[in-house]
Amino acid sequence: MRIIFIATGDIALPSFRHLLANGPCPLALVTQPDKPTGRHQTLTPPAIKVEALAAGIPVYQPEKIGDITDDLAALDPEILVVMAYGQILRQNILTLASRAIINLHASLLPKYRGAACIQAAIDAGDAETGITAMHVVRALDAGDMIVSHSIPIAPDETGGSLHDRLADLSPAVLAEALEKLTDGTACRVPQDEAASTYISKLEREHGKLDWTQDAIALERRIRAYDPWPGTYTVAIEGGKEKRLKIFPPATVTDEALTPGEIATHDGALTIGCGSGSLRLTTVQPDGGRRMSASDYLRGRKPTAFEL
RNA sequence: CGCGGGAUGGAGCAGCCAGGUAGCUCGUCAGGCUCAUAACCUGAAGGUCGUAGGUUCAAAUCCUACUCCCGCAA
Repeated sequence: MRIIFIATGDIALPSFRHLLANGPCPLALVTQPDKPTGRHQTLTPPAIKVEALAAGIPVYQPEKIGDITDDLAALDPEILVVMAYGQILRQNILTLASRAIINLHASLLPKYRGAACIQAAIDAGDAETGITAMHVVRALDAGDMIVSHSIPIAPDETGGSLHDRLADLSPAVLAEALEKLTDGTACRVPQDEAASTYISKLEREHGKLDWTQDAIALERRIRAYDPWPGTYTVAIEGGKEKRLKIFPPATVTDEALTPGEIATHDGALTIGCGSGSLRLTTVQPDGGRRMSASDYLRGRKPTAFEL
């Protein structure tokens, strides 16, 4: 089986390693160019590129994947496997492989097409999510499905923990999809367009908490958005506005507070929401490191959180 | 050299602008009160104020360089 692996995000690492260890060994890896990252804008390669090079797999990092269509075609691939690549694939790529181009997506399609599918499942309070393998078509994440595996979402699940669990689940889905494509037993299950939802890419700004929402929804969001994009509020300290990052876990309480109002008794930091209240455990003030809510209250005197 | 915030007993902070005895809220230890307590009272220990220079009679504070931490942006 001649496979080209197309991926950038770390969620694809276990699947890539699975192919390296158990075959079929990928002919090449296509991944995004090294990007400046971190506080000092250091040029950093995707982790999967490092592993590919260590394994002796050729790596392509085109600015636009269309630029290397001829190179990929020369490899005569039967199947393209795409996962968390980060570029839209044009028609000339979709028709490149002789047998199929498949995508591993971190949701139970047709729910949560798009980039922030992992966070969306927690944010919505779903009981389960999973990995879906499907054919790639022009419309984003809309192709016919081949196979999917699901896992339950834990009550204390965070975006980070779910990301890692889904990454570990992926190789089995990939293996099953490849097997079915190989022996011709792969079915094509069209997605129910009416039931489909689309989740756009998350930016840091989306993490600002709206205290007029229900405490239950906010608690889920704090978990869903950890570690990316993270959640924050603007604390009023001595008349000044200070950005305050908020980390899970947070506990829903029935303390009577108006939205944005803070209670700080007994070393606990409780914030009023649209319905119910949230007791915060871990925060990070502007310029400081992550600390417990009680430590935060020892030195700072927030009077309210901005709505 | 992308922009900005920060480093002060074990924790979180104030003091710096207008140099002149090291302060607050906790924690720790000892004692007291209490049927009892994470509650309350009294007392104690614990800091060469990130590092190295400079200015000054005198530097946590002003100047210079460096190290480390963090936020934004990517």
